[in-house]
Amino acid sequence: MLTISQLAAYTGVTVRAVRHYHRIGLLAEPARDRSGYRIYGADAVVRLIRIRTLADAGVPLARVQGLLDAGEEEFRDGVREIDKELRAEARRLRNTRTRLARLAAGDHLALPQDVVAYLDRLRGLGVDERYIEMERDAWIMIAGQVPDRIDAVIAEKHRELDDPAMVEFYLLVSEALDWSPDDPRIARIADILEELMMRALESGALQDDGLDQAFVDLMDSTMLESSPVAERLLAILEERGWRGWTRVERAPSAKSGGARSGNG
Amino acid sequence: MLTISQLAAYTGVTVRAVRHYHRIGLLAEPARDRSGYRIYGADAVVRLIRIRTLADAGVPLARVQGLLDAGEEEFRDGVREIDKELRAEARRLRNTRTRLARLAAGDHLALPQDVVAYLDRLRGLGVDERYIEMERDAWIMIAGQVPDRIDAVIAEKHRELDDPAMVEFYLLVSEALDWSPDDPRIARIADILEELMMRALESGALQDDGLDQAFVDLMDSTMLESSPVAERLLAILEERGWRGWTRVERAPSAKSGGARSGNG
DNA sequence: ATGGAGGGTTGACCCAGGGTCAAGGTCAAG
DNA sequence: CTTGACCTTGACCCTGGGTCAACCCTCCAT
Repeated sequence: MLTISQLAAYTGVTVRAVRHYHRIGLLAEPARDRSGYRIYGADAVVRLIRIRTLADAGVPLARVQGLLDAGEEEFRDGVREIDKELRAEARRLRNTRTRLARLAAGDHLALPQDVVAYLDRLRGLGVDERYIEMERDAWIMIAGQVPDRIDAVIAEKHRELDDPAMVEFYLLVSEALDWSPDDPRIARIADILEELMMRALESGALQDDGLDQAFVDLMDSTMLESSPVAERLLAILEERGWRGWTRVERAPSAKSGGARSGNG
Repeated sequence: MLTISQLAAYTGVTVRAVRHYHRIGLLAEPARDRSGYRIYGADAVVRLIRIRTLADAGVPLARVQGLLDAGEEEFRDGVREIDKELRAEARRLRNTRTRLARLAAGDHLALPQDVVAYLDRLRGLGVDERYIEMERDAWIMIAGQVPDRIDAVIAEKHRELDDPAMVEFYLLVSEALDWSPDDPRIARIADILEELMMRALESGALQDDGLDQAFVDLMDSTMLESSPVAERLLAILEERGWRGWTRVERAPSAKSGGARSGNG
């Protein structure tokens, strides 16, 4: 006959686990000796091995109880179902590994390789690292919002960067981080942006970015709060009849309505 | 700016989870509006997406914190390690699936196919179902104790069953379950057993069964308590100078010492 | 101004599957 | 007789939140 620790050793579980199984009624309480110690026989060993076999397969203890006390067919059905769950778990695991690999390759976290390449291109152009971080965070949000469309969006951004005016715009915005909000060069940025937007309007690009308005508002307010210069720039644009930043639109009062471009 | 439920909706987590992250310090508490509501910016969204990306990979939240606050290399190392763990998890999962398959094919639980075949063979010989259940439980224990050697042991058992004397022995033992402990036929069982053991001794089989003594004792005490007949049989054998059941030995006082056979 | 719906806030308890500690009884050996 | 190893029960702790309760805040319609 066995003490609890011997039983535990035989079956490869902890003493605590055995007592836990007693408490939840999974393993019957055995007889006690005159000093109150539990004394186990082979039946307990067998039951415990069965319990562990199922529990190691990830079956919750409550279900283990049901299975062990069930008949042959019910048991077989249960095992089939458990195996199906294990297969699903294996699929999930493969999936996770893929995501994790992409994550390790990305710009610190959770970005597709294309986006990382785009950020590197900005970096290569001499854009300020602080601005690149803002861009990166924005892309993380976009990736979270519309993961399926991000490839198309980033491809469009790459094309935009082929335009020298766009490059100049990025460099100016990046430099502007340290300007005073009164700096007259801010107007120059607004000039370039207006020209870029007019051109985008003509070409008909960016008709639908797939982002919802609340999301766009959030990005805009983040931009607005990033620096006094940004605030000033947006104010100038608003005076000229534009509205927004992430998704720029002609303000309703202006002549040509609904024109949209973007600075995601 | 976002309320907590908007933040949760953006990042695909529950409101409760967000608050949980605040409590464990994984996500910084944001500013509150004048009525005490939490107000979030894009920074929280980004942080939360990063958290979920790692957490979905099975990283414990405590470790997520460490990773997110770490530098590039440390982060990359961490991800590598996590991937290693995921691979190990996948291995474990395959292993479990194998065990589960064997379990479903086995005699209700956790027995290799060979053992099931052996039990079926006993059944075919007309051995009492109660005895077969005892055998099955014993095999479950053996499978738990020496899983790597069970194939060899069961093969030996199959060979033993080719001996008509062994078959007779099994049938008698099976019948004996209902006898009175005074039944004279019990001596007949002892006779057969003695002969079998002498033969096993000569052939030199079963020199080392790989079971430890405590385990053998447990099996013996189970046998002893199974019925008064078993008790009587063991007493007779003891009178004749044998000891044990699972691993039968010549008692020290007897002429030829150390002979061992078995009735696993 | 008032009532109700639908947000938000905190706090407390609950789950698996035990780990860990505490306070005390028991047992075998020296 | 003491010591150390074992046993007993009970209580609190962990992760990653779910669920419920009680109450506050805001907004909208009346």
